[in-house]
Amino acid sequence: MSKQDCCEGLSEAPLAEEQAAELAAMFKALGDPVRLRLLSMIASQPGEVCVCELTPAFELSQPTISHHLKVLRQAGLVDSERRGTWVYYRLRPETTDRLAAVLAASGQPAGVR
Amino acid sequence: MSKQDCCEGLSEAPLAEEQAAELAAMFKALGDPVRLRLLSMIASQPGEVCVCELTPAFELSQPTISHHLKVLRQAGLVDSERRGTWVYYRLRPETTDRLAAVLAASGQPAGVR
DNA sequence: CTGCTGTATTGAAAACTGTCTATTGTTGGA
DNA sequence: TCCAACAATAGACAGTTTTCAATACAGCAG
Repeated sequence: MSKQDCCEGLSEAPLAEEQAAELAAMFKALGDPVRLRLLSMIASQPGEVCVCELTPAFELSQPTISHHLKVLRQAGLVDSERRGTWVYYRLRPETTDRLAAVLAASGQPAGVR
Repeated sequence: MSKQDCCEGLSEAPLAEEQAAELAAMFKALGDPVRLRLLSMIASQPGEVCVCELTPAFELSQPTISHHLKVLRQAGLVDSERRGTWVYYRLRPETTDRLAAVLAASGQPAGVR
């Protein structure tokens, strides 16, 4: 059990520098409207979503979408798999759940949990 | 009741462009290690935290900390109040809660809620 | 009023980001 | 084998972000 998985929640204690850097990298990936929409499109699908379905949903070039998907992948928010010609993306709920947990706890005064 | 307060959860439906922009701005504010640590320091305090307590916790100049606090404030994540010489920051749990809700729902396949 | 302390703003430099075009890599079919 | 379609990478450029030093603003104590 790593330290990161333990003491979640903004209100428990000030984040250590290392944890803050790790979490900030994930939040940063969410900090772009295009990426957030991509993620929501992926998350709102039961299973996976084909890139070929994501790209035409934006008025952006194919490489730009590919770039944003890479950022989401590197942040651990999604996974991708190639099947034949197409590449499919799926959500990694562990990651979004962890971020949600960090934020959800932050409203509680310490000790209420 | 505004539309934003309603349909939260990444998995319910693809985010509208407008909502995505609004949420992304908040996540973006969290997407910096310094700001995340500042927020956690503020959130982990029962009430408010004096800037004079935050600034010396970092090896950064006073204007830099002031700038980051401004970003957090403009994102709606914290509030500030001046009392005498000092300025105090406090968390706005509505905001962190809303972001947590967006992320928390994203793991569930649509219809499970 | 004057000076001191704490906080915010301004302006500038370096680093990073989002986007594009052009190209490359991958896969399946003719 | 060659071609067409889908996706990723490379390189370039404009715009943004992070940081600092310098300065301004606000409140309190003499």
